[in-house]
Amino acid sequence: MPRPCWSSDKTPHVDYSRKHLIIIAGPTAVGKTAYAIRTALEHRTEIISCDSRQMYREMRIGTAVPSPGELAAVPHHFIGNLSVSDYYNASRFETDALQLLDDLFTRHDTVVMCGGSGLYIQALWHGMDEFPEIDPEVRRQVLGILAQEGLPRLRRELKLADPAYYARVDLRNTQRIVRAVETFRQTGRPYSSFLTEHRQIRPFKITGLVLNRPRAILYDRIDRRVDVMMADGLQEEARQLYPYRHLNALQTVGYKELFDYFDGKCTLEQAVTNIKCHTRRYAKRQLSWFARDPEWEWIEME
RNA sequence: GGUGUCAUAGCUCAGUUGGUAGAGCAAAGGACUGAAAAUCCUUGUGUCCCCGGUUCGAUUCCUGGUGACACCA
Repeated sequence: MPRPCWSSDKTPHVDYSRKHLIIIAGPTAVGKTAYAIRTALEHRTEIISCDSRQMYREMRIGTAVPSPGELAAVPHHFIGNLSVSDYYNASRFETDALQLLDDLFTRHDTVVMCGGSGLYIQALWHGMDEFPEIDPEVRRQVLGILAQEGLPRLRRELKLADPAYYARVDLRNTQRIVRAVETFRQTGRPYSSFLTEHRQIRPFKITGLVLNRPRAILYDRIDRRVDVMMADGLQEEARQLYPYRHLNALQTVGYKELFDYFDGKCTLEQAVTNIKCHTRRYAKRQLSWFARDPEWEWIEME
């Protein structure tokens, strides 16, 4: 599996010691887009989005993609570059973003990255370990066992296959158990044996900024933004995506709740309330993620 | 206007045969290596509507009030 390598002969003659990536992160609705555009204009540079949902071109309103004016002011990358039916993940983002940076740094000394997907940012900043591709058939088998025999059965298998990971994984987190078991079945190697805990050192300087606001103000901005999304036609956007609701891309706040409404599980008003509530919880999870790592510089806004 | 039912956590409600209470959701905190706007974990929260009465003790029983709902006029 080829991964970008900074010393490869592909790399153009770029002096990376002068290159600087400014990452603008923070919870949803905090005001990252405007801040990033200001920063990019100052440096006459471009913006790489690191938002796992703004990449899907069919999901514009519900993911609060930058406005046409904002997109025109500064070149943006990784916005609307995928379809909801495309498979994508954090590792691919690492590859794609590094490749793009390679190109952008031939024209700019500073590049801005902006978004709230913590795992994607981590992948770019520190790299992800190499894992094998999982054969879809293997995943199907494991999910079949889960459905028929339940999580305890997978836990037992993991305990035998990978006691080290068993000891530290959250045993109630189905996704993690499934992933570890399918990795073992695919390779015959314990999942934990792929984890090096080695942090990649990028050849360019990275500055990470977390934008934050007082909680009450952030929540108020979230509520207001959801109302704006509804006024802008989020319901119609969601209705068009309803046939694709099983896809990973649609496991997204703002769409899931409207699908419940379409299914008759709640009123429209209730769905909107749920979107606001779930967006707040998402923002809180983002804050937990960034707070974990001391390398971030926090910027408190009003 | 009359009769009945109800009033308990921010919300929806359970419960206490009389010994001052608990679920879900919200909220707060946390975890996170190819699903990450995903997935998962932890933790509170109280004039039990108000004034009296009975009682060693009332959120619980009783009188009255207030409010909501339903039915009858």
